[in-house]
Amino acid sequence: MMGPIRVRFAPSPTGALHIGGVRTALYNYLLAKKYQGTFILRIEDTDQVRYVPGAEAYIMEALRWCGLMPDEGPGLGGEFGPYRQSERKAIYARYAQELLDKGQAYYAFDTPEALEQQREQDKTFKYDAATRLRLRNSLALPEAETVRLLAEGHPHTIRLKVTPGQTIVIQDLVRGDVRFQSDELDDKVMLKADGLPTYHLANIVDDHLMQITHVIRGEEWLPSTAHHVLLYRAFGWESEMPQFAHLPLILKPDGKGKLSKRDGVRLGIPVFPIAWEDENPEDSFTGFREFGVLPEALLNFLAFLGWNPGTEQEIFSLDELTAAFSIEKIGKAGARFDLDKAKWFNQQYIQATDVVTLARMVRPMIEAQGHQPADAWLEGFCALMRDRVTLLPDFWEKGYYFFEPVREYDVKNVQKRWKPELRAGFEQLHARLSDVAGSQWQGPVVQEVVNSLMQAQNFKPGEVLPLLRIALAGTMQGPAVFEMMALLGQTVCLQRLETAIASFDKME
RNA sequence: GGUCCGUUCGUCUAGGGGUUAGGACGCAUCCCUUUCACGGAUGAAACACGGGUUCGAUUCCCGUACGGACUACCA
Repeated sequence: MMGPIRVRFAPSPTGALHIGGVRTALYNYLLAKKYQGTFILRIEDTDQVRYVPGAEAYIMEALRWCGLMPDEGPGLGGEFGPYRQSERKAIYARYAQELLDKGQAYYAFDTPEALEQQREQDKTFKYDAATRLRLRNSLALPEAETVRLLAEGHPHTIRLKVTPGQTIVIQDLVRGDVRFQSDELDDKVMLKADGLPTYHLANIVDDHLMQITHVIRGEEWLPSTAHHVLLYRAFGWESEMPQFAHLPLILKPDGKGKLSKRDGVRLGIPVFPIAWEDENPEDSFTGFREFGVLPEALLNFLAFLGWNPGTEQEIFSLDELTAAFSIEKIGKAGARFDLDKAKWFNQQYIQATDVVTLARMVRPMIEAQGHQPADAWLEGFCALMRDRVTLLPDFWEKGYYFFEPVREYDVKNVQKRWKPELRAGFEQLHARLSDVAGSQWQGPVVQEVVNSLMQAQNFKPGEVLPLLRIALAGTMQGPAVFEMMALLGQTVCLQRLETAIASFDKME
């Protein structure tokens, strides 16, 4: 169909990258990988005011964590650099000059304040063919005046001269043909007074120079795409213009509108891939990583927000996503962010992860609690807990009692079940379990001891086992009792039995 | 306000002129399980509305409503 595919993910380093951005990166990545193309990271740092130190590093780290490594980008090399727009200032100046030379742009000397005033007077004010002649620019001013203002170094911008009467048709891969009339378009600023380009100029110049074939970005860019087409036209690049695909937005879980960082704190849910630490705690946010979500699960979840393969398969590895991905299958309507679904994906991924890997992921959390379990033991723990967790921190939260004493008993259940006559039975049980040789302490052995005792004493499993479970874990929930006992070990089980018998009596 | 985009169960979605409108999350019930989960089964749950076009529209067209994005010397 065309040359090798080259796509770019072009965030601006104004803070943490939220999951909408991650999904955009993902779709770009998928298209590139599917066709053995190139995935480029370009940092759009042309706004010096909004620039946030550390944001670029954050973006790299987030992409790395997600497994979406760019092939070209800042610090990664590539033949089309530099990949940071602030380092390409001279390039944009040159192209802005070209626009000027071609009569496609003009100098504008209006101050931001003057324009502000215009907008206040007239809400619908637009800097365009209808208004430009009464404003301060090289089209309205006598030539000598323009020359003078320039020579004296008056601050000025360069604006695109939009000619009315043109029809712009964007053949969007997601939305089909979208038409705009140039009469509706304003004369966008191309080069700001500080000499840096606006998004519009930088974007078009870079996409052209970097030989981008597909622009996959959020729907918020659709309206300005008309300007972008005009720019390609002005430069004479229209025939090699990239194809556009505008993605549906990711919406707030509740209410309306697109998902924002504030929704995260407001609803107590992560909206960033990894945590963002700001000096101001108000502007610090957790991430999916810290929440205990596996990157593969996040990606799988995100991929399905606005796209699906048309089959009933839902669990896809990154490679499978790559194989199945196609732009035609991207939906048009906004997709609401649903944390429950994200959790479900995570649970599926945890269940599918082998215990050795799981143990590696869980270990730091356990060590943070001050415990240093042996590998094999921790793997055993993971095996018992794997089907009972949805997020990584659940391993500790739901299974802490494997590492340290029971914090509290399920009193209600003890009161309901504990009977004086059980006391002797439990003491017997303690004795019998003490008799088991340490080397014999295994699930089936323990089970046999308990069962035979229950038979001899005429206790029903239903009266004994729940209490045994509470004695050992404090709760009615958890892995099979005998497997639990095997992992806990004889000493711990005997100790907990003793303390439990004593406490249960008091709860009666 | 203007321009542009969108609208299938609560949510993510499949489908597409004639279907019992399919799946997934969540929810409910049941089975499995001497717990909890996992797993399995079942159930409730949707084509925004009004006009066309058509033998027949959820599907095509036009309106309406609703929602959204954009409307900066921000991206």
